Amino acid sequence: MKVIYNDGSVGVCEESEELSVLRHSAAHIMAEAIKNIYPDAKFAYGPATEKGFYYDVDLGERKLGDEDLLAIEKEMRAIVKANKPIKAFILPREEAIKLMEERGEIYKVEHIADLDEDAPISFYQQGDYIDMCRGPHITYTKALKAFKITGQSGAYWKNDSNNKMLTRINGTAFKTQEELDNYLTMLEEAAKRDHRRIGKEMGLFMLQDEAPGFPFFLPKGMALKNALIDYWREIHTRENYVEVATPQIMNRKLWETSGHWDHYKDNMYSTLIDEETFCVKPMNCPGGVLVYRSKPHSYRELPMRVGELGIVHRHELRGALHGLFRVRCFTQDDAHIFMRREQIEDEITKVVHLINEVYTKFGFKYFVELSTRPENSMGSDEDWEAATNGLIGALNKLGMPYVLNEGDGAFYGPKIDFHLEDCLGRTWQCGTIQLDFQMPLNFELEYTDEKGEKQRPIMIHRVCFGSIERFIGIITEHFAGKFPVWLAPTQARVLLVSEKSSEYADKVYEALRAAKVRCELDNRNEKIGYMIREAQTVDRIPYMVIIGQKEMEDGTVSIRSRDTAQTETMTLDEFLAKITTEIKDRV
RNA sequence: GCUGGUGUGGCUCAAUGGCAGAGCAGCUGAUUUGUAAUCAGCAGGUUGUAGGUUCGAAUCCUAUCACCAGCUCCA
Repeated sequence: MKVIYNDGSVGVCEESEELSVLRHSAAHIMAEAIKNIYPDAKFAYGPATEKGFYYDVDLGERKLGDEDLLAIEKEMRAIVKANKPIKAFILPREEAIKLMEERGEIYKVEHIADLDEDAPISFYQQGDYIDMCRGPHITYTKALKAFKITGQSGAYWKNDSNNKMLTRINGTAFKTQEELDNYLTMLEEAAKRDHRRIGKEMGLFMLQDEAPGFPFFLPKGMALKNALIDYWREIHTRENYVEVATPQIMNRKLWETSGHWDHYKDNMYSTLIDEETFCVKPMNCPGGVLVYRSKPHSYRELPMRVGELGIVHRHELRGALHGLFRVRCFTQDDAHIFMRREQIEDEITKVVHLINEVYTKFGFKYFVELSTRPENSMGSDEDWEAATNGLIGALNKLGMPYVLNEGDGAFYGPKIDFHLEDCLGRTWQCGTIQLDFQMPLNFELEYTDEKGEKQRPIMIHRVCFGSIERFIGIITEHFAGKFPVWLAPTQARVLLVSEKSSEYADKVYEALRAAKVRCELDNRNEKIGYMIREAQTVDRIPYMVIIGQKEMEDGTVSIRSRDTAQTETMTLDEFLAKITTEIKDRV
């Protein structure tokens, strides 16, 4: 794609940069359109983003409605159609400031002040519209072929909540109309899969005004949650984890020792008990540490893998709450591993394997990020080196590519984050593996080594699902509510064609119950098509077991599959064997 | 917490200052049904909450709560 650089030269950009150049140019064209309609608009930042582009604009007291956004989009189309050439030029700092001041672009002037003294200040111009910008950009406005304004929101100048709130106008652009259409279709599909909507339809969970951010799990959602937990317990037991449960509420002194009180007290719920402050736990680690510290340990016990499905409470800002994705109470599938320094690599490898197994089970792709020592960190150089090398060593040995976030680790240790990708290509940070030297030090954790000397263990904090509630939200959208049999809240529903075969339907239903299949019986006086429709589209039940005269006479069952809409007739025993095997194997 | 928007029966929505309504779900009855909606009837709402304006408020105003889109935040 042909682009113009800020020195005015024209070249061809890398293919990987085409989309962001296009979107950046779209932001400029949108700015021109806004300026044409609202001449007093002042522009702040207008970058390309992962999903499109936006421009933050100061429109004074003016508020935009949908029709205003449509008008801006229409004006953009006119600018594109006019096929204006895009030019670039560089000005000395003083002249740059003068130009922006003349045009009333106070935010751009402020931006210049933030730039290095000797930084070249470049401008792009199409028609009368001039924007301060590093570029590059497309060379003619007509190169922008497929774009759409997607909405507006508020955003602070420089993302600082102390600053003025500007109007952020969002849009997206693609190289072709087809790609844009696909993207918009994906958004519609995502809206259809919204876990809040599906959760309501399927009766999984609810949120009430009486408890904002604290979800209620309904019987169907609880069945799903328990299926996840059963799976989690099974693989963790296999991997030699033990499980504990630590108290919900513990004395403030504990949180002072752990450092949470200092760092996190605004987000912690607390209460007075016998005139002392107690806090509801926002994390499980201090409890886990007390379990470890409750008795002396030998090196022979290490590594000690201690799991906890810990319910934690965090006071999130109400504006941040969002279905099951952002709640104030959730269950972490936590575990703390206490170990010697030389065991780091081996343990990390095991945890990565485990997390890989879990994500693969759900059909998620994922990528990992490694975050290393930040500036204000604690711990010795040797510890950090051993820990970071342990993480890198494990990732390399696994042949796992990773994104390096230099200096982005926690102050107490480096970490690996897992970002999983759902079937719509959206990514979610779920699993993390964090190494921690701080907590063993704060709580003076020890073990006795083979020479009889006291040593300090290193601790791993790790989660696979992250928050079980959030993970349920993610898989609800990933599967669009059509959970695999082992997870489905209702695995089979017996549908009765007519009362005449009622007894046989009861028998089939009881046989399913006896086989521990989560099942229901629909013996309402309704047409079979009606019952199928409900089982298929509302409750998303994987197997519909249709029972009528024919099945009763032949001693068979007709199984309609949710996913193929095909019907297969078999004996009851055959179906029982099929469904129980699928449940057991979690396919 | 910030900006903007929304709040009407279990659900989805209508009524824009003048009698609160529909569809679905529910209940009752008829129908006994064969693979994505059988028919009829009945019942269900002090319009999120608290104030205010008005002869009259779901509708206008104020406050508050919740939710939605985003921002900020997520140690």
